Amino acid sequence: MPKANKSYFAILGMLSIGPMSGYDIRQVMQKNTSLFWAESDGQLYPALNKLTALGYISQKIDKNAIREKKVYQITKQGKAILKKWLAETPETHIVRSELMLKLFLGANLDPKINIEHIRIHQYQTKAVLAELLESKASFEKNHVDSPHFPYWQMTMDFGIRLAKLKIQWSGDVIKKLTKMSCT
Amino acid sequence: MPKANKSYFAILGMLSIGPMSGYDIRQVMQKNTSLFWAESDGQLYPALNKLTALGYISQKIDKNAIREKKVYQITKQGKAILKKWLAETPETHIVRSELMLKLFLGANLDPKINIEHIRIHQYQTKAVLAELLESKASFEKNHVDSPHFPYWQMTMDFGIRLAKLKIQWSGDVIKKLTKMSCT
DNA sequence: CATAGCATGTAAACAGTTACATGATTAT
DNA sequence: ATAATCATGTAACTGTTTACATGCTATG
Repeated sequence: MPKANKSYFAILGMLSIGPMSGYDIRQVMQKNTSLFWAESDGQLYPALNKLTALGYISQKIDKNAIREKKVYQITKQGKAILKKWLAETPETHIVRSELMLKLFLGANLDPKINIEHIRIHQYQTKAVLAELLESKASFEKNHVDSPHFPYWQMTMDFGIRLAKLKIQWSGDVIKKLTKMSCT
Repeated sequence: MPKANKSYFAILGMLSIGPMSGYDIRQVMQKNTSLFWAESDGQLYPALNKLTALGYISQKIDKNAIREKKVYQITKQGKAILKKWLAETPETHIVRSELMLKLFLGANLDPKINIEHIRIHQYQTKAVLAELLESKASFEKNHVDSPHFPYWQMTMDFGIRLAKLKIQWSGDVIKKLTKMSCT
């Protein structure tokens, strides 16, 4: 396991929540962490095999399930290296936003096209916000007693605040660009 | 030029601002777009040669400069494909935040370590905000007449709002975690 | 009976970083 | 003198996505 590859730790982290199949991990990431972390199939399944070979997770075939599936469980050693990684100062990662880049270069284009880009972004963000608010509500009903509760609330809260910021900023940008294209 | 590789368009975009050397592009990205776009050397220089070979930019050796350097200029064809790309709806890119992932998995750790992570993040973001406010001020003094002005202001404004949000959110998280570690 | 979701994986192509390599100039 | 900055590039490694490949089960 290359120590710099965060994918391994992300997967290990998901399994620290509880035993899961590869498919389950995908689901959890999609539902809960997709706004800040996700893995593609091409990373996930080979990584699970690698982590098993290294003894950081163990595999068990679940035959009780409707469909036969491989359920993975984090081992003592796995938990140990995960904790060690979690305690290290998070590295700031590089962000790439095509929307921002295109707006930065907006002078090359008719303002109307820029407005359209922002409008779509605002629309999509509103959908994200609605989803977040919904899952926050359902989460607060069903998982209040989980040790993960306060932490998941914090990450959700960030997502909600960010979505609101984006929606508002988009509105302001649209206003400004509309004025520009009219004069 | 693989049409899916945004690096080429980002570089072309920088050259749409004006003729620049590879080094200049690096500087502009570092100073102005690093919060949403940057390229590493390993991408930049080969890309410049590729774009030249394709006729999207042209190279000229500047001997007047203190140091001899290669200055690139966007061509008519280059401007054309750039505009076409800019007009396409920006794809939403995948974000990876180690900080958020670690907080999401925070239940594995003593709250104090999580607090420390957030504190560092808050501190770093304050520095980013200070820089942004400074460059905003200097920019509003010197470039008001540039056609890029309103667009650059919008991207800067987003950066400033985001930084403020992060600082505030960090404060709230620290409060919450502090309470947790005391009870 | 068709479509969506469950479930696991591989291979090839592509993207991206890091370390290496070089060497001049300017400021301290 | 020495460090920082200017200036350009390559090679090896690593990381990541996408397309391919398979086939079952539940729902409409």
